[in-house]
Amino acid sequence: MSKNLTIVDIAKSAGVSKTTVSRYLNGQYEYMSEQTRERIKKVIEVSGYQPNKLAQSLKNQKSMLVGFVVADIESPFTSAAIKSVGDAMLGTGYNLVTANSDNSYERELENIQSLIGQQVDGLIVNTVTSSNPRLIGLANGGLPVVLLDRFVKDYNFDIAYFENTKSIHDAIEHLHEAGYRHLASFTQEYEFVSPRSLRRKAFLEKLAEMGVEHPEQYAFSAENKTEKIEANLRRLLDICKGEPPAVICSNSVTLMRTVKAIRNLGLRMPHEIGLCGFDEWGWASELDWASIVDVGLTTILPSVHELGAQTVNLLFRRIQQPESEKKEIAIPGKLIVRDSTRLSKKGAL
Amino acid sequence: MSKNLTIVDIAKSAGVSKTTVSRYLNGQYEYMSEQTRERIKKVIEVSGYQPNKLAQSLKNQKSMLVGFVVADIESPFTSAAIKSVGDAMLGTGYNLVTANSDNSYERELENIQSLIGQQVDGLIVNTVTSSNPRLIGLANGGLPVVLLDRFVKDYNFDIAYFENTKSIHDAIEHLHEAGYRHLASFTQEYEFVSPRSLRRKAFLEKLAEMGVEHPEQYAFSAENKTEKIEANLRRLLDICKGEPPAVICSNSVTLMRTVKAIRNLGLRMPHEIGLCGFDEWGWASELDWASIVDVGLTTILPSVHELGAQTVNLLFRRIQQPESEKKEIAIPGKLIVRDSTRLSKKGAL
DNA sequence: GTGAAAGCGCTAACAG
DNA sequence: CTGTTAGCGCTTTCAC
Repeated sequence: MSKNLTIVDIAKSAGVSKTTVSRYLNGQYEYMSEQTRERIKKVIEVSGYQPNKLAQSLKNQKSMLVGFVVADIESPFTSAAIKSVGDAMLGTGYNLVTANSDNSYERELENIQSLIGQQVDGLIVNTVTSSNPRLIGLANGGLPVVLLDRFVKDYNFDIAYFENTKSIHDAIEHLHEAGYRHLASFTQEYEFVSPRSLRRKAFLEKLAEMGVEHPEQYAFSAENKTEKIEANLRRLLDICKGEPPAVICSNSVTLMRTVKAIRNLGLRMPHEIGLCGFDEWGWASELDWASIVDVGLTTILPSVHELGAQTVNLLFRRIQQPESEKKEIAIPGKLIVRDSTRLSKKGAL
Repeated sequence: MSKNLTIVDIAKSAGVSKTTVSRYLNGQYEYMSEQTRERIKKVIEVSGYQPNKLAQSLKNQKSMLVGFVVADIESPFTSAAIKSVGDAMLGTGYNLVTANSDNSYERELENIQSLIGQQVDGLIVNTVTSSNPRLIGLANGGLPVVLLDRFVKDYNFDIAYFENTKSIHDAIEHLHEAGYRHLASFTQEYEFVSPRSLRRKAFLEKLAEMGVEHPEQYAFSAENKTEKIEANLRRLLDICKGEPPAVICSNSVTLMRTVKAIRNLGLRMPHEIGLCGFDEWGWASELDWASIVDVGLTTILPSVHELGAQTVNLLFRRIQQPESEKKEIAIPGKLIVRDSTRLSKKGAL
């Protein structure tokens, strides 16, 4: 078992002092002769020496580590977020340490604590709660912290998040242009401040703005049973009296269940009913999930890639300019029109 | 911006030497009076002091870090694996550092290098290649390394992997008992040594063992087009001359496409055709994907949770007993029978 | 151009 | 019971 090499071993082999080797490692070639440089290079190459980052970090008071606390590692959104944040950090010299809170506030706190112990230079948090005093304390103490698609009360954080309101408005406009005169929103049970409730709210507001009376009657809550969704659909069809309605689903799962309910009722898209929805996890598009559905589904696709990139931007900005103003960046969703809402040519773009 | 506290600050505040504080941190309470202990405790609590793990690790020559190099962070399998490995490590004192290779061998090497620099005490690798000399070198040099669901040539690693052969055999037996007389395998393009090729091979072997003539004619390659799969189905039906065949798909995507092809051809499950397949990503079961299919799908479900747990077991065993014999652990898949293969009562279990 | 020496925050002999 | 001291692997003044 070969003991790990240190800078001293390299220095000895190269016949120089460890100072010089350190300079070599940090690219300060001005401080040494061509030959010395070559000699060190050789020794490092043949030995496979790897500087000890622990020691470097300790000395430099910089770990070059960014902590990423995710609420739920199993959510497809999280996978995509980890990848996009990771990609955005490539080549920056920073490394990412990911910690999973498994939707537990307690574990989130432990994770944060542990990452602080690891001396991370910054923290990206997809927090499980809307009230996290510890996080506020850390940010106040000068630790660069950015929130990913979450909001917390009582403090002004750097935040990158998915825009919901405009996305819903876009969808509504598209459906209206396509010729649908009755729009409905199907939303799973929602907590306050969650994306779902924001989407529902945006729907109601836009409808009101368009002069629809009693918009609430078009905002259905879609529980976890297909039968329930079928009942909602029937109710909706009733209201429409023969005119085709269009449904906006507020997340992937609801979209999937609604597809099934539509088929169970023997309805045809887009002419008997229109359907679109948030494809938060990229299922419909990337995992080819839509292919088993009879028609292509119109979706609102949030760009997780963009979200990750902006999150990292915010963090680095905070690291470099600790005193700069806090910023919130909204990432717009992209409306991808497919056959499920192509009632008329006009709506097909 | 409050400067980070160190052990010296705590020592001063408590009026003791840093040795005593260090002892306190490491739970060596025998070495101090009740009062001293209480005093230190207070100071640490009110100050929110967190020991610097970098310094601890440097001193102890142990980072308490385990590196996990994953081939593709975006695969649902990977998410599940990260979670299960993470869960298995909870409370062990070790922390997990995950690095994504994004299916690139080059990035895998960089990741390994970086993790070594971070002085990880062990490595879990879901390698992108079947030939990784660097990994062999490290294991040879005494670094604890365990492979997760991968095999590499020319070296004997600790490995935890999904069992494929027996799973396929189980499925075949189930289908046979259910009354299907013609079994087929649909497999996406495969590389050598990959799970897919193992599954295909297991299928062929079992058929041969059962006395089927020309088993190759039942092993179809399922390319990425539904039309291609439809053609395969037609060919299969031809061979069967009126008797219902059953298809085993070697992964989630193929299963999904085959469902679509079956519907396009207007075939009914289970009586006109039987269908089952590997549900590697837990789609059919956990993400409720199967719910938009007309009948429940019989699946082979590998337990990722078990895989993670065994991987961590292997790693800790290697860390604690560096000289112990290398071990390979096979995690069996679980056959979950649903309606898509319930041709007869007998096959329904 | 090069190196000696101090020190990052912590632990562990060793000495009382 | 408590403290002094050396040193983990590295960077960085400062001196030659």
